[in-house]
Amino acid sequence: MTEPMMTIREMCEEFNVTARTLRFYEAKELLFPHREGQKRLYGKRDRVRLKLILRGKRFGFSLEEIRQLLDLYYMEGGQEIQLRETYALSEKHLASMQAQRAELDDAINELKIQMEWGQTRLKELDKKQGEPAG
Amino acid sequence: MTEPMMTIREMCEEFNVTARTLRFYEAKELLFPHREGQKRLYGKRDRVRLKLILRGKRFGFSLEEIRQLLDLYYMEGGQEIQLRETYALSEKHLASMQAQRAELDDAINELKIQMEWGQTRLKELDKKQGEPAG
DNA sequence: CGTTACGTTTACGTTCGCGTCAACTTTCTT
DNA sequence: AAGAAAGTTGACGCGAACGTAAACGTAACG
Repeated sequence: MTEPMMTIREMCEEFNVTARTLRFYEAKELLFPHREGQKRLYGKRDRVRLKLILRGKRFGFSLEEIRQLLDLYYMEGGQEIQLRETYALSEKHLASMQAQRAELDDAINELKIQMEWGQTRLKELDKKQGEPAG
Repeated sequence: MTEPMMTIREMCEEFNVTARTLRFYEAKELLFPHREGQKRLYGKRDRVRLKLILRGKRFGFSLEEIRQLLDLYYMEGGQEIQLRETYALSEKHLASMQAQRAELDDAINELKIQMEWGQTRLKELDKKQGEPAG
């Protein structure tokens, strides 16, 4: 059972990115598609990696940071030293995400408060709108 | 009681940004410091705005997106229409942040699982290390 | 056999978010 | 009066993350 491969276009549609982006990630060593002649063929490994790349981006990590972390998710025959380094890196990563989560919660709460304020003001405006001018 | 004003340097130290950054934000119309002759003087309004700008950045919003949202937090004599628009915008913003939070939770959990895996493997390596060679 | 679709490499262009001079004024200090 | 310190406005530079155009390969379709 050979694993299901995807062309570059199929990848673009599935993940909603451009071909340029995929080639760019490859140049930056975040993806390693197989080749059939010249053409790129993406397997499961690259789909998993791309998913993680896009997620990482949404959380504000740079491609270089992401590249280093990808190893943790796809360590096959990792050496001990590399394993330890990657583990340490991912601890920092985890701490960063947890901090981000806490801040995000704060921001969400503040925004909600502001929005209630705005809503109150809008209701007042509606009232005045209902009254006769004067 | 005149409000306490800060020079550009004081702002830089308090918020850990460079003067270039503050002038840049002003050029992009995110900050509006008063002037004493040529010199910029930052009041409470700008300190609040800067705090929000920096927070927004940490969550991956562009300066332009942040600029639009700042109005919600500092609507003084806002018109009704502008108020409604800003409110609508902030609803989207809120939804975006909540989605981000959900994703972040997922990512954190996945990372934890991966790290447990890594830890298990490290323990195995430690065991082998303790045994005699062979 | 042409052309249409899909892929490739190479290379220059662009936007964002500032960094980094340069040249100058204003103000404080000695 | 003569720096030094802190401020100002240009203007060019830079790395990240792609966009875009040129020129080409190849494979199938009608």
